[in-house]
Amino acid sequence: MTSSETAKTPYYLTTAITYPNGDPHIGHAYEYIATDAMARFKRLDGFDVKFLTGTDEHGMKIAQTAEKEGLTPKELVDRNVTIFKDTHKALGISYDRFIRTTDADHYEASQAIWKKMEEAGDIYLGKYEGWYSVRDEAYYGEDETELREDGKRYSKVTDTELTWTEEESYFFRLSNYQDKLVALYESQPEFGAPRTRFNEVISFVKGGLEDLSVSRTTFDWGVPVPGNDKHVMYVWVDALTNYLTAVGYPDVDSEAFKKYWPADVHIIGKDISRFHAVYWPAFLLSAGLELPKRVMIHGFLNNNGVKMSKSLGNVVAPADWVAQYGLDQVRFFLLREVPFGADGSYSHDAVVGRMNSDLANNLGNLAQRSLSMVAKNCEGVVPVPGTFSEADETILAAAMELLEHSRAAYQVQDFHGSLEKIWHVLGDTNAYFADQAPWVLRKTDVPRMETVLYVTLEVLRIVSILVQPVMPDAAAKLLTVLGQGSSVDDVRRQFAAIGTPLIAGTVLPAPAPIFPKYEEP
RNA sequence: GGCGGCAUAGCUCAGUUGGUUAGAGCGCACGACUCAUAAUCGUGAGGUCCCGGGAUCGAGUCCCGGUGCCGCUACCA
Repeated sequence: MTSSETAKTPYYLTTAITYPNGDPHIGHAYEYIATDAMARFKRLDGFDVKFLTGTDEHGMKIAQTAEKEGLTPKELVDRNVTIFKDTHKALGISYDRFIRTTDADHYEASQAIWKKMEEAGDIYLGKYEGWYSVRDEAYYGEDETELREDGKRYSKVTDTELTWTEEESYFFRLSNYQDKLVALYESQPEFGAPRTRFNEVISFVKGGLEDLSVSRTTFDWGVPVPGNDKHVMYVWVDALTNYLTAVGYPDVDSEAFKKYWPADVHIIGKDISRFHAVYWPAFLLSAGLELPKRVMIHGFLNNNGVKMSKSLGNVVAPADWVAQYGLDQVRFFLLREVPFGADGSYSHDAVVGRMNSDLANNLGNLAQRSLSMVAKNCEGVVPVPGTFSEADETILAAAMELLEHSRAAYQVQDFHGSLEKIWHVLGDTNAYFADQAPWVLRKTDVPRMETVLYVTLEVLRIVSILVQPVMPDAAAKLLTVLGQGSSVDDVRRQFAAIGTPLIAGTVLPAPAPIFPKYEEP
């Protein structure tokens, strides 16, 4: 903190990097949107945020797909990455960097951390052996194979013949890190979340760790191992390192690195919790780097309770949803409907329910009915409130408490909990509005009517500010009709301004409905 | 197989360290109101809290058994 200006507290968060070997689906969108909401929340709360996302472009599958399509791996990923960048754009993802693991600085970072782990004595050259399918170019675990009548072993997965194969491979001494990892988990119970997922990780580690094969020689689409070009790094070694690359590693003295590392939270899916909660901290410990503060594991989305799959044709493309329901509606639905960390389910009816009930009716209509009265009865300016009644004080206090509640909720990525509480207050406000009946006061007690309208607008102002991370566009429109500037950077839209009440006399634009109701075609 | 989790109103779920009539939202029914995007407010419908035992003055909430579903059980994103 300097004397002239308060230094902002850094906040560094990441999504997982996506493997661009197919089209983005709603599950990808879910992670991007959640992380984006987290990033926006922290920015509005005065943090110096760095938000990283990107693509994981190495590995055998990319190489295979490229060959199939007659492209080089680089040509393939160059083509596919645009699809994902378009998705980020369509979803309003406010990332600070979109990293690609084929970026030049990422090769440098990956090789640097490799050398650090090697210097620490944690990398050695050995032999990887197992049942290998030449056709699949992949190894299979014992339980994935079966011995058939012809005396040969086959993959149960792909039905291909397997041969016992030995391959030269570098290994990482993961076995040395079991105790250190368990110590980490015990000293930092918030390191992994939600607890049930974290417990699975812990039990895995406590079950014993074997050394990890961290290089491949069967294909070359990857980051070359320093000093041995026959090997490329195991994709996860380079993939995880992206979190370091983006903050300037290996230049640990750089401003970015000193400011942003260690990361505050990695937001990932439950399929890759082990890589982030076991291998990643082990790599970092080996390289002598600080560990991320938290790995937040979200669940998967099902279509009406049924797993998404191409063959069932129930995979939703994010762009289709945005076109059908609207971006803010999709963002709201995903974060409000599903407790973050649990699996969730989506359906057309569920989205429409949230859209109409929560957004159009409870929030949109509250804004419209109160602002319309102001426009018609208060000459379109924020009215002057009189002395607050107990009912006024109660509802204002409930709204004021939302900031602290949301801060606590976002601290543990409980987006659902934040929104639930906000909508509870909106429910109370609708009840307050009906109970106070300003349309009656208009004829009997105009000053009291003005007070009720003022109080209602105050709640709407606070809610609008708090809902910006989830629904940037709609919240902006609400704040505009509440006379709170026109830009997200306006001081009146920051969380710090929540305690600054509306100024009577502020001219308000003519109100117009902000949340359309979904009408079946 | 081993370890772990979950089974509560039509639907999605809350239910503190066990304690009077088991809660919320949505949906539904009826009523009210008319400022508002036919929105909103109020009321209600009466769920074996999966099944069977057990300890307890008392359990949805603890113990045992059973059934069903799900997750994890190593390097193929």
